[in-house]
Amino acid sequence: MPELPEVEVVRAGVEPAVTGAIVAGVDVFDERSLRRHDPSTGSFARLLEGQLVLGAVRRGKFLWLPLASGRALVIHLGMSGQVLLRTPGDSRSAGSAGSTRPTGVTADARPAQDRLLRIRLHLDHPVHGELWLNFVDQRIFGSMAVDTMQPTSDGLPAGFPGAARGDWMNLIPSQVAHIARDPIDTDFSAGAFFTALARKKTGIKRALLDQTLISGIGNIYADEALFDARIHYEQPADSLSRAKARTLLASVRGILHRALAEGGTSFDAQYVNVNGQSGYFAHSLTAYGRHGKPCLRCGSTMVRAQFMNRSSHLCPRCQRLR
DNA sequence: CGAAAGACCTGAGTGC
DNA sequence: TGCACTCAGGTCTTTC
Repeated sequence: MPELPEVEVVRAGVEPAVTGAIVAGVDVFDERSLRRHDPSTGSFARLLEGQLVLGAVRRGKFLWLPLASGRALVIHLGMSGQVLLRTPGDSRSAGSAGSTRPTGVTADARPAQDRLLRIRLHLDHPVHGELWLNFVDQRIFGSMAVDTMQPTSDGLPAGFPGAARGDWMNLIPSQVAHIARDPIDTDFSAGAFFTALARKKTGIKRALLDQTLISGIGNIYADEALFDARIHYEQPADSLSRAKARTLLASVRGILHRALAEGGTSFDAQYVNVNGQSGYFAHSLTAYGRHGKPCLRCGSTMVRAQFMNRSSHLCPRCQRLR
């Protein structure tokens, strides 16, 4: 379940391979992965073919590749999306259409990525040569789309652009414009976030998951941050003192930075393999999935509660509703 | 208008 | 072996 750290690993991984590359071709194997693409603006493939890729930018869980046309390829991984860079013909290259397969090997014996490959971009890079950018997604909550760009509302850089620089930095894809800055964005406004919290009567976890208030946080890191800050997930957002809100934001940032430091090691220059599941479980989690186990702080038995059709993990002693 | 609920999705895992 | 069922949850849409 890719959240901000996992998406940043993807961004950092694809950046050197896509920046300066030309999109030589596009294969759409499953139209459902284009749910966020507005066909009235043109065909997804035609808007990409021949385009020069200028960089790789991320805000929260949204990732986009600015194009020379002034548009951008927007990528969201959803629940199960992966972006995999491959060299054409590589035996590890999942999903090569019509690939030769030893007789007797059934379709079901293919790697899962083969069956779940939804979109492929053929890239031609001046240094790295021909590359495949494979979009693999089991649950199809993720998507790709070519979107128009608009100036950011605050006139500041739209997201984290890595090393590349250009006029596109202060432009944001239209479908991402409503997403708040994430807490590791240098232009993130803590004051605006606290003010927004003070106006919300809803539970603090729901507020943390509201991407229009603060972006990049999903169910896992929300549970981790609330555990770290010793706040009950149903604590009304407007009931938090300013000091408690500061503590929570510090917890969020600490956890995201720690996860980033761990996830960043999996990148291989030649072979970007971003596996959301394994990368995610590699993190040292203190709350998520630990129901039934002792709290690492006080030893009480951690519990799991139903929340918004998903789970919340907490220590009933450390995280009391006040 | 804000808040909550529902829809979208499929593979892995489980119980019978 | 196979079938029905449950679970995972990010974001957009619909409803209250």
